[in-house]
Amino acid sequence: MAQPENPGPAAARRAYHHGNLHQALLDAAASLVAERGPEGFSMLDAAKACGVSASAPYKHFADKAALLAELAALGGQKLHQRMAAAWDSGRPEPPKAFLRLGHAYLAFAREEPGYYLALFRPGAAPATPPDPATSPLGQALAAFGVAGGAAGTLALQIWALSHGLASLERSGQLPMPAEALIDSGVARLLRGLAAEKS
Amino acid sequence: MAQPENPGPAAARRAYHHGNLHQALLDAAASLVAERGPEGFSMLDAAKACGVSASAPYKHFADKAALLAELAALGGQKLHQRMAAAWDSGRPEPPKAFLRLGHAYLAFAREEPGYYLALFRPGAAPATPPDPATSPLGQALAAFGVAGGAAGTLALQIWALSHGLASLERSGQLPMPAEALIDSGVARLLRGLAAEKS
DNA sequence: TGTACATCAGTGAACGCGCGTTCACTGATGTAC
DNA sequence: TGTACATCAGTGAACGCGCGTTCACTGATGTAC
Repeated sequence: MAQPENPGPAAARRAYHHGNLHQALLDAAASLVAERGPEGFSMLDAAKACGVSASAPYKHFADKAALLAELAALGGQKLHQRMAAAWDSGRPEPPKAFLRLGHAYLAFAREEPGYYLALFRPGAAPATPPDPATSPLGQALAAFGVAGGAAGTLALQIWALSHGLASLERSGQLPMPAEALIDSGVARLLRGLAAEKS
Repeated sequence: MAQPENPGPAAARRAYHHGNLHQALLDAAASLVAERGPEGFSMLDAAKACGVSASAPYKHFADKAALLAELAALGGQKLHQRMAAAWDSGRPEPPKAFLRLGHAYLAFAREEPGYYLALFRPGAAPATPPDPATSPLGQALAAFGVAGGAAGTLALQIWALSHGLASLERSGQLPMPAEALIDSGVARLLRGLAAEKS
């Protein structure tokens, strides 16, 4: 209860200086994008949601495009983190971990729709295409002994399948849980590849 | 060159009455959506593109949402037509026709991006989910002897794969042609399913 | 410990713009006689 | 064939609104002395 570092209730302290408006604006943008789509949110709305004047955001972002770009970049990081955590170096066994990968993708789209939509918004910067070598998916395929050209095409097919399922689920076009479809889809792709080789 | 039915050059005839403004607005909307995204076009732009005043569109569409909704509905029809033509009752042989199905989906997204984007725009009406029995994809799977639950899941997986590939291609994230990926992806899914059964 | 000052995150008024939509209107078209 | 009239697809001026952004400003914070 000493004065330094904590000169009163946070609320009072934030009466003027918000404290972390930069992050608060990103959070607000994410939830507004989730509600109304990437083009359906405005700087004013974001500012209002943070309890701040309309011009305050410009102390933190050059313009609206800069805010959306940072939202997308953050979305890329969050997705990568989820994927890496899901793969978890293939523990306890690669097959189990592989299934978690797909679920992580779906969970990201579901639980952080604002970041997800910002990341894949039409017209967004192409985002750095994930490096197959360091991406969790690339590592997972390596752990399965899939290498060379097949690894590349399979990784893209799994990515497209996940992305397509997340997208169709978002628009309410899936008559069954996406999890089941991604599990069996990935299994079929892997088994199909194995059948090719023999 | 008789007068009736053709009372002069079309240009002169359209000096005042446009003739087919309804369709012209849809075409204009499609190309504007293709350029700037589903939210990036305005009624004014569409009217301008048709050489018509800002208020003219309201003689043909109740409001902007109605125009976009009709664009999406038309997109659904166009996609269905392309798919049906690609399948062509499985001629000359089902495997060849099956590959054409995937290509048709990609071609639609590529050649009619306005309709494609309107159809899958976030927030668009869910669109009537395609009836598996009458959809070209459903017929194709039936021709392959895939029936029951497997047909349902496989159809959704192929759809998601196609949709994901089209989507990733649109955002420039595919390092190789989508056609190759969909061909081998569908083949792997089919072969993987076959391996399940045995 | 106390004071002076630089810094900088906020305010709030104001701007110009483009958009969706309306409204009373007008000119062209097609039909009934 | 010619004329009168109903219909209706267009015009163009106007509206209210919300948005992105700017600007001069002000109040809080933290640091140097």
